[in-house]
Amino acid sequence: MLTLEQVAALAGVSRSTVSRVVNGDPRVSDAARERVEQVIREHHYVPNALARGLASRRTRIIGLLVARSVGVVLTDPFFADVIQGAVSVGNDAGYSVTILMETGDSADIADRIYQRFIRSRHVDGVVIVSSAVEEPILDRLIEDQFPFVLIGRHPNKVVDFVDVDNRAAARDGVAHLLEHGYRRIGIINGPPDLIVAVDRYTGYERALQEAGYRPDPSLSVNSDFTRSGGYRAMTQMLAENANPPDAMFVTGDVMALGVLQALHDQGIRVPEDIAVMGFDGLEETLVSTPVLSTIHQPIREIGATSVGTLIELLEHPDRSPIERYLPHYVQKRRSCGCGMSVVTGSASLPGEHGRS
Amino acid sequence: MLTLEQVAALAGVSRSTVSRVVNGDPRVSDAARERVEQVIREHHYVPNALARGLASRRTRIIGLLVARSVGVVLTDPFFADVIQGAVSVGNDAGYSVTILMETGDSADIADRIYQRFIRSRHVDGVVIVSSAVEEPILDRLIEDQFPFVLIGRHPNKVVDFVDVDNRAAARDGVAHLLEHGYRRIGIINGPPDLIVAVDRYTGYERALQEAGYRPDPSLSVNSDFTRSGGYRAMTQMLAENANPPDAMFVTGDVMALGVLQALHDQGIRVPEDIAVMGFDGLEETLVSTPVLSTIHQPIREIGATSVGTLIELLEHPDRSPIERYLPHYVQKRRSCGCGMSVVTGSASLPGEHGRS
DNA sequence: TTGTAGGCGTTATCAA
DNA sequence: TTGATAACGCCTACAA
Repeated sequence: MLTLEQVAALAGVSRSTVSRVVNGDPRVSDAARERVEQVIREHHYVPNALARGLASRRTRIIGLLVARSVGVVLTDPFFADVIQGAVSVGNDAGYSVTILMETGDSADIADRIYQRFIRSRHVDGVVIVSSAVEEPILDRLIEDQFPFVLIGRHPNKVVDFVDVDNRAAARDGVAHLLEHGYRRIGIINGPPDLIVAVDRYTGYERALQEAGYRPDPSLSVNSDFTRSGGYRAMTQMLAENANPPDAMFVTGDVMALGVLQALHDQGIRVPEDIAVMGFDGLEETLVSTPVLSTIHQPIREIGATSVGTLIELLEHPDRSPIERYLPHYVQKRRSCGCGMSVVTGSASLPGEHGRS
Repeated sequence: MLTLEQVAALAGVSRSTVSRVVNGDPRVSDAARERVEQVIREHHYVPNALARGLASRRTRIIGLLVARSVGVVLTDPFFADVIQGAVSVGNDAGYSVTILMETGDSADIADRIYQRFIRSRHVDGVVIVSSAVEEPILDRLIEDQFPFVLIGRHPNKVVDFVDVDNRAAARDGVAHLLEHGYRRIGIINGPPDLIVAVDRYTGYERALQEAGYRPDPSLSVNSDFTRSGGYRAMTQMLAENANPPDAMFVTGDVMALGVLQALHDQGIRVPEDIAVMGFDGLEETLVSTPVLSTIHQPIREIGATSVGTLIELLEHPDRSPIERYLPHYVQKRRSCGCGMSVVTGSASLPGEHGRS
């Protein structure tokens, strides 16, 4: 394994010159550059990332931190999309993106990750996905002045974040259900300690209030954003309610698919008996039965933008926090009661079949 | 951000002593150790990973390399399980495990990963998942003497690997279909350049031959291990075959779920009209309709064992290659024609509902 | 345009 | 048991 020093010797120049060539510094003569590049090519020289990082005080690695168990993260298509957007933008800017993973219970996880990757300076900055209102790691990051960007706004800290306006989005979705004439609209939401869950509930509440209704607590359940969680929540709500809802707002598409399944298993027709509105705009909702109406958010772009924002932050450390809101829209399909099965606007139908 | 040097100053000892404390070297007096630990705790000192790596020539990071697009990897439950096993064992041994991700077309990907992570010494070793027969990266790893472990045997290189005996497993599964009396048994397989696909085909062929039959080429299709791929492959086989199969061997459970869907959409009953045998033993097959019979392989253990093997290799660089085969078994459920819907043996049914 | 020299924060090798 | 003192491989002024 060659070192920069050896390359310099072989090319008959100094270390600095090789370093300049490697880093694209223009202050090198064509002749010298050529000789160095020649040697690099011949010997497959690749600079040692650790030495580089130690000297330059940056690793060009960005961490993606999801304070959930590895299993959940890796299977949920939402995270898959976020990650893809993140990796793509990172790579283009010369950064590697790595998922910060640890095993153990979730309280521990954040702690261990903090030690292992952040304080040890393994990554230059982190993108934090789906944080809770009380996220102890945030305070530490701020205290250590460690660069980070949140996916999802924070209610009471001034930090960089990328998000959709979850309150407005939820309000729009529920308003659409109201336009259809539904009046008993239930909600199946994520864990109540997550900011997105709070925001989406607020939007739901607001839409109802604007129409002169008020939420019925017996039609409100918190779940966990998983398919099985949605299934259980819906089943439970039906079992415990003599007076069932005529429409459901489900704050995540994966959960919504579980809800559709639960309704199907109970012999309840969608949308005739109960309408359903999801949230996310995942591709797999196009092949559900019936096709799921949902509030679309640009997930890949969220991942991409968050990394983009972090890179800006890394390269201009003392600029003030940026808040970016990305657009959402209601995808009116079958499950809300709309007649059409074709999507308006952006969503395309790739060669995807066979989902239930 | 404290350095080791500053800790030494605060504790009134030399850098070496601090280093020893940090690394658990016993050759430190209790008094000194105590003082140092005190300072470390008070100031939240964490050693700099880069400096450490540079000096010790190891990062304690293990890379997980899947030569596929990020999207596929992150959504497929097979990889999710492998990764979980890998992270768990790695963490326990003091290693971090990171997924090596790059965007771009797959030929490029391996190349870029090689530069960015391996030659630059960002990781101590790699686990390679699902490699093709022709995997140029293998030759380079061997040439560079870079430590790696394969998940899946290699037909003509002597390397460390962890695998199940895919030929025997496939043979066992198809033999079971034959026991049911099926005679026209088709196969939907993965990409033909993957070693696992070749091996599973061999097993399929062998079972038929042992029973005195020979494979019908019109009942053999290569697909891509995805659900939609399975759906398309099954649909196509039915369309192009006047004489349909009475059973299908599908070499991946995710594909098999697509196959079930395709059969359902065609109004074909499983197992009455066509039986189906999958491969993998994924949890989601427990909630398919009908419950999928499948050849179970211990996926998490495969991930775990591969990292374990790699760590051994890292710590004993010149031991000779180890080949580990993990056990498989046929999970006889409904879709192969077995009457029972309960699994024999290991598979448990966690609180999982609502899958279709 | 090029080279020199110091430093990045550890580990590792010797002496003491 | 402890402490100097080199590495480790690169970057970055600064000087030439």
